[in-house]
Amino acid sequence: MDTKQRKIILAELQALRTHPTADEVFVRVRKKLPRISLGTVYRNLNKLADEGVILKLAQPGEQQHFDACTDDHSHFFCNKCHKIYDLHLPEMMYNVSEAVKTITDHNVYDYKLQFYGMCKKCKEKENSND
Amino acid sequence: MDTKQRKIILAELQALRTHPTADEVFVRVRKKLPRISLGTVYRNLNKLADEGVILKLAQPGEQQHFDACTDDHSHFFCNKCHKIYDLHLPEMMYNVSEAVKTITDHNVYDYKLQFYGMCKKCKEKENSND
DNA sequence: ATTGTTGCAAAGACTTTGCATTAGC
DNA sequence: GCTAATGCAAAGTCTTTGCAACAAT
Repeated sequence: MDTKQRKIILAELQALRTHPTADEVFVRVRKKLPRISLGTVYRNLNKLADEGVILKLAQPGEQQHFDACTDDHSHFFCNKCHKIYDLHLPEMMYNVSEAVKTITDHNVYDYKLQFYGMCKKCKEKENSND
Repeated sequence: MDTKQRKIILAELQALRTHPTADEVFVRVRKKLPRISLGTVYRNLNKLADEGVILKLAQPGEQQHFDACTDDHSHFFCNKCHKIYDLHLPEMMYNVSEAVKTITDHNVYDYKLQFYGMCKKCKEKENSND
C-alpha cells in the first residue's frame, strides 16, 4: 500500500543528499506528520530497501544510513562529520567485477566502491579556523 | 598491557579466515579460557582495531566482523552463508583513490572495494543438491 | 605499589515487533 | 469489507560500561 507516511518518508529521503539515519528521517518527517512513529519510519525504510527503491549503507560501529539514489554510484564517507555523499564516477570504473571473476573461486555478482576522507565542508571549516 | 586474553583473542582471529563476529571469537576463545567474558572480547577487539592491528567490517543490518589481516586487500561477502573472505587483488587495482581525487571536491584519503556473490562452498553445496 | 585489565552484570543504543486501531483500495 | 499499515510501547539484539577483584610491570 502507498500510505502518506511512506510517500513522505521517501520524499524526505530523496530531498536529502547526505544519506540520513532512520532517526534523522524521523525528525524531518515528523514536521509534516507530527504523529508518525519511529517504528513506522523503520518499517517503511526497510520495505523500500527490500524492494530495491532505496539502499542501506553501513559503517563499522555506526547506525544504518539510507540512500534514495539507486544508480550505479559510489559513496564518500567523511571521517569528521560522518556524513555520506554520493560520488558518480565514470562508467569505466565500474567494470571491476568482471576482472575479479577471473581471480577468485567465488561467484562475484556485484561490488561496492567506498571512499573515505574529509568532505568539502569540513575542509573549509578547518581552513577558516587557522 | 599484553594480557593472555588479548594474545589468545588475536591468535584466534588470525587463525580464522572468515572474519568472525565478536561472539564467534568469544565462543572459540572460551575453549582456551573458559572464564573469559564477552565484554573482554569486545574491549580487546576494539582496542586492537583502534591500534590498527586488526580491521572492523560492517554490512547493513549485520553485526560487526573483525579481520586480522591489515594488508591492502578487499573483501568478498557471501550473500548466502554471510561469511566474509579476503580477496587479494593485483596492486594496480588499488590506484583508484588518486583518480577519484581529480573528480571530487572532497579530500580522499582512502578507499575500500567490496565484492558480493556466492562463495565457493555455497556454490558447491548448491550443485550437489541438484 | 601502581596502573591497566578482567569478569560480571547492568545499562545503553539501535532496531524490530505484537497488538489494537486506522487507512487504503 | 477486507487487507495491510500505523502508533504505541514493549521486547530484542548487539555493544558498551561501572565496579570490585585481579594481573602485569
